[in-house]
Amino acid sequence: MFWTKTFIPTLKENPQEADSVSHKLLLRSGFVRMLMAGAYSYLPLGLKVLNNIQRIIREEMNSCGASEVLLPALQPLELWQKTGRDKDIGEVMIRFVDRRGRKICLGPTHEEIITDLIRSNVSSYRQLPVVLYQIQTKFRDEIRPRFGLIRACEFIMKDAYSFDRDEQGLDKNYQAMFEAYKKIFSRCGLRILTTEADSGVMGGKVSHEFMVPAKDGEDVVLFCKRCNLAKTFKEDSTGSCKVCGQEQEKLNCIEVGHIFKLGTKYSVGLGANFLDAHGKLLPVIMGCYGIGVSRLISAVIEQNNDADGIIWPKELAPYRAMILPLDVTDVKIMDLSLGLYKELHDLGIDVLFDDRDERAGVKFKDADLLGIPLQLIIGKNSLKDNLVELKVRSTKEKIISPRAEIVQEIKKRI
RNA sequence: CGGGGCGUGGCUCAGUUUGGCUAGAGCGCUUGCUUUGGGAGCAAGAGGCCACAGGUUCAAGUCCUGUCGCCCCGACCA
Repeated sequence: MFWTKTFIPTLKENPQEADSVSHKLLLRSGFVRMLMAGAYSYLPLGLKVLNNIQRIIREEMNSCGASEVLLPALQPLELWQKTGRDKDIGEVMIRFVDRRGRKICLGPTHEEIITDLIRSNVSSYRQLPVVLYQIQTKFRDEIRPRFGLIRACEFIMKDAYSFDRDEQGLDKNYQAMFEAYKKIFSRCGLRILTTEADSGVMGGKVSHEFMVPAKDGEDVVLFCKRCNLAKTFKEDSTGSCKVCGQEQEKLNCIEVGHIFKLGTKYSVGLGANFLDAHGKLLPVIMGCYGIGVSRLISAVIEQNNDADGIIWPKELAPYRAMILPLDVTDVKIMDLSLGLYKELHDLGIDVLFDDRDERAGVKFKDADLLGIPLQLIIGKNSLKDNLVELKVRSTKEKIISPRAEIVQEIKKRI
């Protein structure tokens, strides 16, 4: 892709509205723009990152046996009244009345909707277990949206739901999800802590949170280095580890995932029952598994940046490499740059080509800001010796090599 | 929702305390010349209902009242 053909409005200064590091960098690098508090537009680069995260999630969900669905954001309030959660959730749920006078809400989450789907389509133990997931936009009228994508009123979540015959089945699915989550976060370049947590308004007994330690995180986790144990901090939390008695570290974290063993709360409330092998009518045993997809973008940046900008992990980067011809009026430079672009393109490597008529300094600054892993720098200095430069964004390492060998150097690092 | 801060060209801000003449700067944008490996220099331009509404006054970006928006601190959460 050519820079001048796409839309990358970078900023030199931090916008006034930005608070956290990730929010500032997302805005400065032209990945997102705010429409209003809690609602963001994804620009071309931001959307590419979002799609990369979704691709990873889909791969890991599919390989742990879940099937993708897409449920409506538009929902009848009556389903929420059946479980009583319309009161628990309260004003966080956006409600309105349609032209027929029907009470509608925008889904803040989907337990009721998916349970209702299972209720009307599953009636035998032979149809269980089933695990479904979706990647979808949720709406929550947050009391205080903040930190850009971290707490938005409209955001993208991956939510999965498991339906089992018995507790053993639930345990198995829960464990499989737990492992899949670890893979997803690791592929996203995140170091995470997992904590046993409160299930809050979701209900159920067991739940785990996936926490990303980050300076601007809203949650606090107590972490024991010796036991490698983390738990969510609460007012009445004690400052020392229950297992070894050691003093615990207090870490600010961003919650990026939360999984719950729901049990039968929703299946009982909505009548999602099945007949077991003995002809006995039983409620389906449920689990639910969430990942804050859009929030992950911010969490990844919080953990992967330096003074110059973002440092994208390979799998998330909007482009794997970038080509910086330092003088677009120089025929030799442009011929070489375009030749490399075509060669990489033909190898299936997604490359951003900075074809702007800008000075070298501007291109360097913007390239570092965007955080694309590899920068291929084509300028007079090295070209006179028939050499090109490859800069690795994360380490600032520079590989200077002959034109004939540079593609090999790139392939090694991609 | 309670407490605090802010709102002035696309972006960052000065000017508001103590009302006064054609509303400023830097960045960005347009044109020209010079430059050209880490956000260039000079020159000439374009771009503003000073958040909105009402009020006080001879006169309001500046004072008063109300509204809206954004940010920060608290309760909520992926």
